[in-house]
Amino acid sequence: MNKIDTYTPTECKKFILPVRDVIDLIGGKWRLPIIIALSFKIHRFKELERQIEGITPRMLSKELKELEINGLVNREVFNTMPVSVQYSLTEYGKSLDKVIETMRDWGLTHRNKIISE
Amino acid sequence: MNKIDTYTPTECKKFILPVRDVIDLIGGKWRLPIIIALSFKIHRFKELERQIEGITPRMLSKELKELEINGLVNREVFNTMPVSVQYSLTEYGKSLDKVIETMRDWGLTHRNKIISE
DNA sequence: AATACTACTATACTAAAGTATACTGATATA
DNA sequence: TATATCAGTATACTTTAGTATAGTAGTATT
Repeated sequence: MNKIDTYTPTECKKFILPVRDVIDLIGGKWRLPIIIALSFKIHRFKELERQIEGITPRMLSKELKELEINGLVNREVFNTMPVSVQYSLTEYGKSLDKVIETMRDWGLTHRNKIISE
Repeated sequence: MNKIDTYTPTECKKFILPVRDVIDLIGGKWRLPIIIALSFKIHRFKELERQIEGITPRMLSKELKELEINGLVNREVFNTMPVSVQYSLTEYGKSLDKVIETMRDWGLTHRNKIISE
């Protein structure tokens, strides 16, 4: 990790901010399930609701909105009967994959370590 | 990201678990500040309390305990007057650095993207 | 005419995370 | 004797995150 030269509380906070951003983006209970589902394929609202066990439409709607605002998810409305709304990952959203993979690798090692103790 | 073959809710949850572990480990409001402080140098309790602006001894104590239980932080008591307790990152705790760095890199790009829009 | 589907929203609630404030016991210093 | 330091703990509170349940508008099917 690139070390900080002047280790003041202010420097430290500045260093942490971008990491915090990532945690806030993917950190809720339902963010990862949504992102992983969308990394697999484009989903409609009801499809996501069925795919992600236990999620309520309120949370799904809320989280999709947040992810859209942050540019990770794309929302497209189609004039079918009844209307269909498709959610997909943006290229930017897909770029999170390598971050998630790094976290996953460490997490798997962690799990093995815990189990082997 | 290593894609899942059979995309069932169960498979999906299993895939997410290790990622969730990492988020739970470093995800609270005070975990990163503590880890970063300790990655810089060994700290005593009061040093951490002064270094990390706004933290209460209750939260500091609580989070250090959690980090110790999870093997990221080491606690050593010295029989000085008054007693001193030193907290340091374990080798395992230090291994989180590369994960944090990956997150930070993505987060910095995210910040630049948001600003440039 | 009644029911069902889609994509949500509204309201009220519970649970988890974090804060505020004061306090403890052992020792040292003024 | 009064005050300070260290490393915390105890109790009560607020704030944020997530849940439960019901309802909406528009269209299609039975």
